[in-house]
Amino acid sequence: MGEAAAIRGEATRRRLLEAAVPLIGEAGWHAVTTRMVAQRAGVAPGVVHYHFASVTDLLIAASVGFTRGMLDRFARELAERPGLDAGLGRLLAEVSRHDGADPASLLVAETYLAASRIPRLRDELAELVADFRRGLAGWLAENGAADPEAAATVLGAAVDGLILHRGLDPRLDLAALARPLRSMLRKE
Amino acid sequence: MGEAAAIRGEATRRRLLEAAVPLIGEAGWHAVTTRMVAQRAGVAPGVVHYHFASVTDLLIAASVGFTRGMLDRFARELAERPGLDAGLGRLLAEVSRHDGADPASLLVAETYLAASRIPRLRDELAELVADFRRGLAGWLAENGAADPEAAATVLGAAVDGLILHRGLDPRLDLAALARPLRSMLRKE
DNA sequence: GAGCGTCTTGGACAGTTGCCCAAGACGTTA
DNA sequence: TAACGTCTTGGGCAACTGTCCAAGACGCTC
Repeated sequence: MGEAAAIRGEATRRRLLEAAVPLIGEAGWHAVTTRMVAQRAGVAPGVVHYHFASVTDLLIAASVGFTRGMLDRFARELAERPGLDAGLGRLLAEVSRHDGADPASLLVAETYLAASRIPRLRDELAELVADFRRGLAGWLAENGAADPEAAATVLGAAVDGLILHRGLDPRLDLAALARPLRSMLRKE
Repeated sequence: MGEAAAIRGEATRRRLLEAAVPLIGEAGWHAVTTRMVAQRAGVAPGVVHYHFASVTDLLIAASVGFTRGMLDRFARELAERPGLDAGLGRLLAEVSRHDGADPASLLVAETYLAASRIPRLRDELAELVADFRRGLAGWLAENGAADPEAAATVLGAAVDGLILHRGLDPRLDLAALARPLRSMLRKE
């Protein structure tokens, strides 16, 4: 019953999602158009509405999928780090990987904003972020940090904020931030 | 030579700017249209292009003006606070005033993103944020905080990040954050 | 009153958008 | 071979966009 076609269709769907991810960052959520995505994916314009009910649906699937992958990967790497200092270093390295103008940074920020206007997206994203914060708090607690819950909240927020600020001033000295952050985590 | 008309025109210009501010937050930077702004300002659609060269020009003027006012006001209030604890309290109070879904939060986030794509806006915004960070670092230094420069960077980023995160989870416990933040600022 | 400068009006224009759909392509099944 | 399921094509449509502009309104000067 056309099994090969189904497989090919699934590949097309995936290509649309992969094409949408950088476009969200480059052009902005509202500026991504069906024709834009289709062209970058190398397919006819009509394909988008065959695989997705609407452009918004495509953007939600693309942004949530990408964000989930990023957070999962990062949480996994953190779990492998034994000490607070090594973990903080990993955290800052992650921030320095994004200059606030790269597609990943922009996609995350665009997704936050879109979430404020699309309830379904907000719910999915909130769950993702809450999971990540829980994981971070658990890691902090295991490594003997003070106030792991609150510290995880500040850390998570600081990472997102730093990525935003780095877009305005790429010369921000991230290495210097390890000391105050470390200071926040130590017990009295 | 039509002085009354000039005054009235200036008032119209201001009304356009005031109408644009909440619209940027509500609809998103790219989704703000000339007709939308004109309608909310209570003027004919054509007026926008009489007072501004383009929609983008209007949005830049509106967002930069609003952001400058907000940062100035906050910096002034902070300067009046004598101690670290009182200042931190004021900082968290400012965050709690924004739930991440209010027009002000959204406008700031939208402006950050638009700045990544509009060089002129990025330059203006970068200057605003750098000024604010300098002021914050100065206040921290005066109040005997450790590592004032780096701490100001983390604090500024954390504020923006927290506002973003509060949009996803309004129940975030901000009061609990005072302790780790205070801990970050204390000298060894 | 006439003339002038400034601002305002409402519609025109070409371009772009999301979404839809008839027609066709292609492997699979009978 | 013929029929079928799935995916793909390319163009059509109404709605909306930024921008422009001729015409008019209003207060002011002479």
